[in-house]
Amino acid sequence: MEFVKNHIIEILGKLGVSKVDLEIPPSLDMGDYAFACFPLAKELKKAPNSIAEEFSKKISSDDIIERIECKGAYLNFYINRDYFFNNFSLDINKSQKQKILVEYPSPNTNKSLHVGHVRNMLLGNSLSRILKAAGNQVIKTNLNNDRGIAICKAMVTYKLFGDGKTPTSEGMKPDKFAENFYVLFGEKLKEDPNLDNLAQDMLLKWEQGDKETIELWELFLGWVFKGYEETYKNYNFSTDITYSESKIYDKGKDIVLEALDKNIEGFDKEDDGAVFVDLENKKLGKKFLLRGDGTTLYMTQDIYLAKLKEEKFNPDKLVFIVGSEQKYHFDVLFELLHRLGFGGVEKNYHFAYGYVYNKDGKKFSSRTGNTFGADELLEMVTEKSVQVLKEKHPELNDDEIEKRSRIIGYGALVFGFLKVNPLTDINFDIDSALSFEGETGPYIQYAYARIKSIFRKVGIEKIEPKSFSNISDKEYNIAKKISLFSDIVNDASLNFRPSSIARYLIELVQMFGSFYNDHKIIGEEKDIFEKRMYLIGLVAETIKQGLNLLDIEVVEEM
RNA sequence: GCGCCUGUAGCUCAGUUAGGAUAGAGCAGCAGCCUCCUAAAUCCUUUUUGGAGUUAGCUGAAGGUCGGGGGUUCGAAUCCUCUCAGGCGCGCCA
Repeated sequence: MEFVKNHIIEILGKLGVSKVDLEIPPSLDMGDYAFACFPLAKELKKAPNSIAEEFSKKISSDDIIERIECKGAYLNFYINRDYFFNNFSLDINKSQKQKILVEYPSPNTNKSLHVGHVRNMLLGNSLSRILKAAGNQVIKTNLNNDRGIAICKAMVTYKLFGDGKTPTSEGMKPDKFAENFYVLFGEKLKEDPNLDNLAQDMLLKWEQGDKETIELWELFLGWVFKGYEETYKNYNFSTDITYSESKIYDKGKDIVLEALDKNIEGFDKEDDGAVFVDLENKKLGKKFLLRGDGTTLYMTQDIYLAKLKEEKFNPDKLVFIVGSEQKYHFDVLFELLHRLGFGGVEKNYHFAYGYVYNKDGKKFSSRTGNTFGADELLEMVTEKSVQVLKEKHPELNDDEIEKRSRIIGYGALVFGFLKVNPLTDINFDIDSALSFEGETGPYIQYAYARIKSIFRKVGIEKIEPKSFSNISDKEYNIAKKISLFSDIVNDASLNFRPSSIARYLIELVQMFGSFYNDHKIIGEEKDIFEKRMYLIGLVAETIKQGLNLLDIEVVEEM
């Protein structure tokens, strides 16, 4: 409704108001748009209330603005409802045209994916869809942290206690099998502190390219990735390009040395040759990039990776979906990239999300095996919806039950994670994740199914009513809410906020629920019937599109 | 110690980037309604204006020092400042 806004701004402009901030009033009886006269008081040397009153008398209604009222110091504008409906569109404005790289979930490949990765993947999936919906080109990247001391710990334990077992011989999902040896390391370490040294030795051998060690490593990674493949599929995750730390961890030295050579701000070295950057003027301290022996550090490989991406994709924006505990790392990285000429905070964005704690606010620990696995979690929500469905529809066959429960269970899980602000720490409570009541995925899906049920009943697919006169406030409010969808998607894209889509859907469905409760549709006279069918059709379509942006499907019947 | 994040109803959260009209939802609990579209799931009883009872939906009532103090402003949950509480980070680790 951009045009309506401009129209009002024009009207007020004619009265000599140069800066117009229009607001949307808290309730419909205060109109569709409002203008607060407080700021004019000083300039006009009059009380805000009398300014509003004066203005309301000077403005006359037209085709677009049905009437103007003043309430206190506010001027309230009421849109002509026929005009509104005739200029109504569901289409999402696709004016954002950036090329955006989104990096996630970048796991440490010594264990299976757990509840923290779930939050990461769901945020990434949804964000990618939202960015695309707003018109951007999205390229998904993933960085496997596939080397280092953690995976060596798992390998050491396997070598000592594995007895040549394999996932197949044990009948286990391979990433779980690998993870068990990582967990076992922690247990065995208590008995034998020397294991730490063995792990360090193995890391050294790995770096030296020792054949036996590399073979074991490849075997381990094979198991882990095989397991991930299934989890990724279940969580609808895919990537366009995968990077591996093992291939880049020792790269980036040249970039650092060149920067040192060029005397780029802050770059310096110690007596032993170690290179660091002084970021004290940005309150980021002193960061080392090369050790005295010339070997690289973690930050250095990230700089190298940024260069790789720049050369391959030339992106407008890079988004890193990584837990908020790594904020300092990214603050430093982006400042370094800025100094090195790859673009700083204006180009790079750390999409930080909060920690997932257990119900009592304590940390989950994969080291001790005390956590929810991603696979297990999905199984639980699916099982729950199977139970509910079987109870409600004993007549359905197993295939249909399974098909629906996957969608409904997944919807419950995804919506539960996405409805909250990403930065908020979550105390993960399996019971509320399994809940289907209130602000949940199934609640939204249920509204969709009810609408579809009405369409099935009347046997019509689409209706275009002739007029929109005499619709109720509840109906008009819903239509207005739907007209905001495009703006919501664009905001969610610009602010990287999937949660605002989820919140929007909750509000829309609440409005629909209230409408559904006290408006009859079937059996009403043709005129009203058509208008209402049209309206609920739009609601259903908006729900479908909105859920799709969260990577949740709808079902026609529940 | 320094830096960042969080603090809103008993619980979980929205609203803070861009200050506006009585601070909004959900859950739990209370009183009702309703039953994926126009009629009441299901069970019991059956000479019925009977009883029990389910709830992915709805309505209402109730629930608040927006952590606290101070400031800016016509106006502050929102901005500034001080402060309290909780979390995270601060390695020539990754």
